[in-house]
Amino acid sequence: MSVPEKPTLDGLEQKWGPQWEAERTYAFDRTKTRDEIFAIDTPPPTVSGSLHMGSVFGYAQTDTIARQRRMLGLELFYPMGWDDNGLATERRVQNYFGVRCDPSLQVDPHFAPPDKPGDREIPIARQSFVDLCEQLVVEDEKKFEELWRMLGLSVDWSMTYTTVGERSRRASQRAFLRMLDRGEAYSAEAPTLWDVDDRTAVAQAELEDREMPGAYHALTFHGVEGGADIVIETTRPELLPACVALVAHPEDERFRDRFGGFVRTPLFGVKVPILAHSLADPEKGSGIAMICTFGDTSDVVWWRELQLPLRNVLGRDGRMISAAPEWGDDAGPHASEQYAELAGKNAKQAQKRIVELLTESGELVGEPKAITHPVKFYERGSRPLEIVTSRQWYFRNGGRDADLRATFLARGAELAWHPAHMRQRYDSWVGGLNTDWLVSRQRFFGVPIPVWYPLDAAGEPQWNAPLLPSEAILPIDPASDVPDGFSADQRGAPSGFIADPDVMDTWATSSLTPQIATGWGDDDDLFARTFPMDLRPQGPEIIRTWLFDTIVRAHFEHGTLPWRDTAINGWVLDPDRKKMSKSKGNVVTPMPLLEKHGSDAIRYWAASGRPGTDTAVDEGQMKVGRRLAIKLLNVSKFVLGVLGEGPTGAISSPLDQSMLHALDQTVTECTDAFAVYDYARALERAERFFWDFCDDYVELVKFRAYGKPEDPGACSARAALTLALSVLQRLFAPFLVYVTDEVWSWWQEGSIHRAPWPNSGELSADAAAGDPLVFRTAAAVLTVIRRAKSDAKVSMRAEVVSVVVTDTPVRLAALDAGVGDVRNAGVVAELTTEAGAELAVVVTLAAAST
RNA sequence: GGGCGCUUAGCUCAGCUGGUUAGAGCACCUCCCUUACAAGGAGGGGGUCGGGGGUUCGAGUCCCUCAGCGCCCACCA
Repeated sequence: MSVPEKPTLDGLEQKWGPQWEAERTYAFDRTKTRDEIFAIDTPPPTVSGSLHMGSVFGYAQTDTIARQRRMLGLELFYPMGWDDNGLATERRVQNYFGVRCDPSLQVDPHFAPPDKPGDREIPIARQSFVDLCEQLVVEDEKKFEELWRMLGLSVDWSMTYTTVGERSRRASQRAFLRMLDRGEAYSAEAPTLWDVDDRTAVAQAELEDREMPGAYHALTFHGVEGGADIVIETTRPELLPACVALVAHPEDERFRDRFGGFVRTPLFGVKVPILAHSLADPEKGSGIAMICTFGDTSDVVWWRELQLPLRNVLGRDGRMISAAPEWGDDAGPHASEQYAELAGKNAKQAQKRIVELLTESGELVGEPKAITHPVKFYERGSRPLEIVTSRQWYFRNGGRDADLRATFLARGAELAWHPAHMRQRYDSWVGGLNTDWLVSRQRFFGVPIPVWYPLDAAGEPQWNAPLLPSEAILPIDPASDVPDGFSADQRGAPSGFIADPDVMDTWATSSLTPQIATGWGDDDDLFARTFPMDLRPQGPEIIRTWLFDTIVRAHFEHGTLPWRDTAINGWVLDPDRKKMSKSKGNVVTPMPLLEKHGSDAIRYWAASGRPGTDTAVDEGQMKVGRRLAIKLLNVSKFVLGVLGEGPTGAISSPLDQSMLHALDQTVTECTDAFAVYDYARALERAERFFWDFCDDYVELVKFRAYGKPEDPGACSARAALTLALSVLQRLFAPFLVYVTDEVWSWWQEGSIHRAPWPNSGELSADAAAGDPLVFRTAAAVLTVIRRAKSDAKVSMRAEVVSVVVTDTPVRLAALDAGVGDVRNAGVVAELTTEAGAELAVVVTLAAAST
């Protein structure tokens, strides 16, 4: 036993962090079998700058569950990953170094990044760019790990993986090849959503709508063969040269007799058909729309379903392409001249010019009407997405297959969601899918698509006959590796080969975190012991990406769910309950708060946020956590230090038994709450008991506990206090990880984080004899005595001449069992009782009572 | 347009399957240096549980409805 004279929270992080590392307290024991293991698929944070309070919030909550499961005797498989591949990192590197990747450049061996980013981005070769990415993520990951260690996450740091690391690349490419083999992956030339700044295709899951200003432009289309003119309204007049048809609802009386006929487009005089499709909304605009290739996703649907020609005008850089489109067999004589006015302009400039042209020609009806309307953006993008036609890789996910969609909905139902209502988000996302998962990105820092294409004698790629590597040589980079049967000098040569230039979307790799972490294909023994995993904790915003995608991959590859349970955390709001975002500038960074309040206090705040519930950054709550930790320090010092190693004995006092009865109930409640991932309830229950224990029980038995070794009452009190303290320290261990190990170390061997979770077994013998009323009535009477002293403005130690308690016989009997302690705690000379209907206490103080 | 969640003291929140006078912390007020704890302790004031209906012996808790806030989804010319 070694209790410090003046216990403190200061320095506990620096003391225990290294200690846990040295003792390998959280190391995973891989000799355990699947049923002895609890495996957590920890979210790999995106390594793109800094962690914020939202990350701290979710990871701290998960850690409480991990620690409680570990104390239950389960072996924790709890690795950390870093999601470092992908566009987020590329952007950070671009900004950090002031460079941009130009894959057409050769590597400059003398290249060194500038100290400070300059005004203009320096174009560098692909490999140089990737090198910078790898360099920067290592630094960022170091900082992330420091923060997580400070927060006290009980992960096994020896198992850390990165999504751009070799294991991930191998798993990702292997899974890709297998999906290709089974027909679950395919490539296709199709219209795709395109980010003109990042110059890459993006997936449905990465879209977000933003309300943007726009304007309806009314355009006159000219009737042919005596037909009347038709006015359509469009927000994108610059796409007029890409118009391939008009469309109205089949039952719209206004256009019914025009279906099958034609009109000519303004300015260009291109003859386009008037068609019917149920997607057309008679209420919208003039009730008839122009179909362009492509202005939005409904254009794509119409284009596909009505089998219209492609008349592409937008380039991948977001500018109108230089060559005029194919006009078809019937266009106005000046169509191409008119188009030349627009060529090379971006969408905004082209719109301005075409409005001028339409105004001159008199084909713009009235003034444009300003509106605001939702526009699709890449979630990290700053300009609206365009739709361009390109060859891309897709994974089937049910977006184009109702049966498969139903299968994935069933998988979602098979998963246990915490809280349960979060499943709604999954269902509405999966139910609303309308395209397969586009996984190829025209980017650089990612896992390469492991594919080459043979070139025919004319040097044309054979897209449908890809050359594939064997699994044994993965991971590969097709840009530098050479397919079997070819030599390096055949790259790009007729009858040779070329590499697929694309990388996979980051989700295409991070959707395999359960497989990557558990060693799928690399470590079959580990995989068998850990997969499928138990728990996926994560944020609500990535249900449609990470969670769903992971289910898709595990379903195809293993025919199973990747985990049994998922716990969805809430959002962190700023102190004013507004959503935190970088653009609002209200992001709270964690390190200063950790340093100010201590890690345990931050963890307490996080664990107070109920599962799935949005929670504000609340320093008040952190102070409460700190106070709780200090209290635990002090009460431990009292029980272990002040009372010292006085002998204990049988717990014979009814009050002691009664307290243990209440504690036993608390243990049950905490255990039950943790079983359903409700760490917050567990904390709340433990805390509620703890304050009663400190404020009332300890005060009640203090005098008795000071008693002599041969006094059975004193021995009982000391035994009950130490037993309760042991249980309480362990109940708080998942939350207040530093202070609990500190107070545990004063009197126990080994880390508290490897100690057994309290269970009824260790309390039941003493608790069963306990009558819950004894502690309750004793505390209630003590409270009245304190109030009398407080009202009389005297010290709590002031003597009380007499106390008369009126209550029901049952409660009086309970009080009687603890009356000695009440008299000691209240400094009461005489305490008498009278039978009555309800509790009433008359207190007579010594001096003030006259 | 469809869906989910939230609305309880000035603030941040608990109140699980309906059951004694609705709880906690912060803030506020009063008192107490009591030998575990003054970055403390003891006590106090403060709420028609968003509005309106209904079920029930009994509703913050269940049902209906309305309103506000937040979020998710949607083929948004």
